[in-house]
Amino acid sequence: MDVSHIFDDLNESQREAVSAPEGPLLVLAGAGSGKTRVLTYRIAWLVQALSLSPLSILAVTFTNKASHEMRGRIEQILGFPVGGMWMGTFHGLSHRLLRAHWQEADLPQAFEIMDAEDQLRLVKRVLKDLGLDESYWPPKQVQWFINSHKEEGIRAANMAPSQDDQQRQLQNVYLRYEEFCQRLGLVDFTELLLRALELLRNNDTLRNRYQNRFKHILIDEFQDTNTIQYQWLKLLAGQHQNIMAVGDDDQSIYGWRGAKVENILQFEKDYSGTKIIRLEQNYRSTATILNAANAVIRHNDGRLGKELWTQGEEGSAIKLYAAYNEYDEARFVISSIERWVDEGNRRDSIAVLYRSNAQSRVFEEILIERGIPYRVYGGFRFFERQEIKDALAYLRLINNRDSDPSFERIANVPTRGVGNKTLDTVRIRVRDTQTSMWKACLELLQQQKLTSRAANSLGQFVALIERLDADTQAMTLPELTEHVVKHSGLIAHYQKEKGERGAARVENLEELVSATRQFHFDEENSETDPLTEFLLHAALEAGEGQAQEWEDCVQLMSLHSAKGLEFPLVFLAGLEEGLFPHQRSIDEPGRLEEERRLCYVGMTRAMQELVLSYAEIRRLHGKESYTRPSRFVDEIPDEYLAEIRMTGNRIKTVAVGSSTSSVIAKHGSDSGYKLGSRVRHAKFGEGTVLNLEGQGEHARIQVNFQSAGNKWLVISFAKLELVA
DNA sequence: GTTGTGCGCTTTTTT
DNA sequence: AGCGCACAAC
Repeated sequence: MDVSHIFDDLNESQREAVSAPEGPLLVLAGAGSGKTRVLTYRIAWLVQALSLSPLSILAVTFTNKASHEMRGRIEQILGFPVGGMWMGTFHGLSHRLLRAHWQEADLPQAFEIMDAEDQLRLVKRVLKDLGLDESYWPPKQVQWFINSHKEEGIRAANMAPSQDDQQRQLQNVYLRYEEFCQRLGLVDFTELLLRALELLRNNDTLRNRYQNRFKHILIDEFQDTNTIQYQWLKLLAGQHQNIMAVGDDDQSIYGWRGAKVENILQFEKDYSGTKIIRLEQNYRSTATILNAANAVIRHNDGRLGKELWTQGEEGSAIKLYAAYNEYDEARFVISSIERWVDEGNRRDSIAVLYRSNAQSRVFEEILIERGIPYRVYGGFRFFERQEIKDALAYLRLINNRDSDPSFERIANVPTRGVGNKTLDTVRIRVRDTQTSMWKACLELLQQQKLTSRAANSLGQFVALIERLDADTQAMTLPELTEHVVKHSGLIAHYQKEKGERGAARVENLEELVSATRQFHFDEENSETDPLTEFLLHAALEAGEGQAQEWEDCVQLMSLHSAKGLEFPLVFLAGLEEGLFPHQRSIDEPGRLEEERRLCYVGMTRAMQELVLSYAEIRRLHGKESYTRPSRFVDEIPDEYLAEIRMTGNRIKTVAVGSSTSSVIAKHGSDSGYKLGSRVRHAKFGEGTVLNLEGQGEHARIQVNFQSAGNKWLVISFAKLELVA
């Protein structure tokens, strides 16, 4: 087969990677160096040049989004669908293994995936069972203890008994937590990975089967693999060692989740004869953006060493806006967005990035106010919303009475008189007789162990679930969902909630019904029914890809979600000490470096324009506080920066004058022009000064002309007149 | 026993 | 802003 077309769009090192001989391969790929391209073309090359079946390839990515995207691109290159190819996230692939081999993995067939919230509830319950005080044993920290040990592959049973009382108690909680999960068939996110790893490790037949099946293994974002993920990979690549890892140590941003950058170094040691290829040419960003990002990341120690370069244009300076407060910041960002769109650009060429999801709210407010369509990634995702989780809990309980997390969630939602005391009675019974909440509840009712009032309320709940189940037997998934949402009383319950919040929740519930309508059930590739399949989908893909996915809209997301994406215009908001770098990372050098890498990731998302901003006063957690600009801003050399201060008519509602920042007039102070002042040009007419950069005869000025729009002019040639 | 309300306290990033 | 907790009201 002629495969030469595969190489047409690749540079020298990319080609080398794509067509590398079999064996271990490590690709150190800088931001925007064509990493995804190399991975997809490598897969295409394996299929076309080596005539490998797509079924014998395993490709691992970090997000569902990345995996969908890659599958699409491969199909595009190959010209035929590769549905049978194993491609997905570590979690998704592990889940697939466990579903297929639930018996061997010692799980019930209907095992259920818990999200972080369910897990936290369960931790709290275990703490309560053990009589431990939550103020002394913060549930979040206990959760972290459990997860970080699982990420290292350490089970409670394998832990050496500790001398330290506190440590011993934590181990005990961990042990009880595991027992609980095992009894109820509950699997948390990390358990998916660990369980799948143990399955492969302990079961020779299965391990051999999969080792033989997957002739080639490819892994994206290798710098973000944790200990058990890497072990999982090594186990599968065991025989042939045809493993290609692609990563960038400068983009390792998941250390807090147990990711080990060291895996990159370890890879070389584990696989002797590893071929290493570096991709250092950047095709994404302008030279200015790239140089600035390089300057920031250079402040980190212990890098593998890699300097990105580009043949591309210098591009315009990175803009820096010192806002008065977060509203001023949002208004500035959004008026810049409007201008960009007015110039004929698409809205989806724009991303607003921030450190923490809470920051999205203000941007959303202003975007709504200005009628600009937008889409928020991450954060409060659809399937994670309270009302949606309530509805899903009803569906789960109808599907599987023994789902304790669901029972706990909705036994008293909407309120029906099942209070804490009653639930505690059920919980104690569960603990003593080792059953599920549902069964314990039936037994208590049958044996009349409850007060008549409690029995009445609880009986109502039991009857409701049974009735919902009976009534919906013959229904399709959307009909069933609609029926349940209505007759569970959830709609009525949330209608009572005051303000817009309640209305939004009701809307979301209706949205859930339409989500089930859009959910296409793949009958051929599934052993279960549509409801079960939909619930699994909801558990693993927390609601990316809602409705207006294809609409042209502005993209809002956290820096973490932005990894792997690129946009012509990028805003990096909230560059303040304490927010970014985050307060909780400032004191620890290692964590601070991770924040810096996060900044690097953010900056390198930008293709043409990068705009940074910070607020001098920010309302955080309901408190207003004065902030300092982020140290990362200082780490960008001045020559790449242009500071903007808008005053007067462009941004109306802001009292900019009240704050005195030292950075206001760093540039252009010798030119006689001020940001925001009005000027007249012989040809372009009147306009407002937006920006100034450079000194002396090279000094340039950016003016927004009423008729001609935005222009950059060299001051010494432009012959501008100040308008009084 | 259960529900509603007001108070004080913590507050990141994701599968 | 969201959660647990204490206290008053049904």
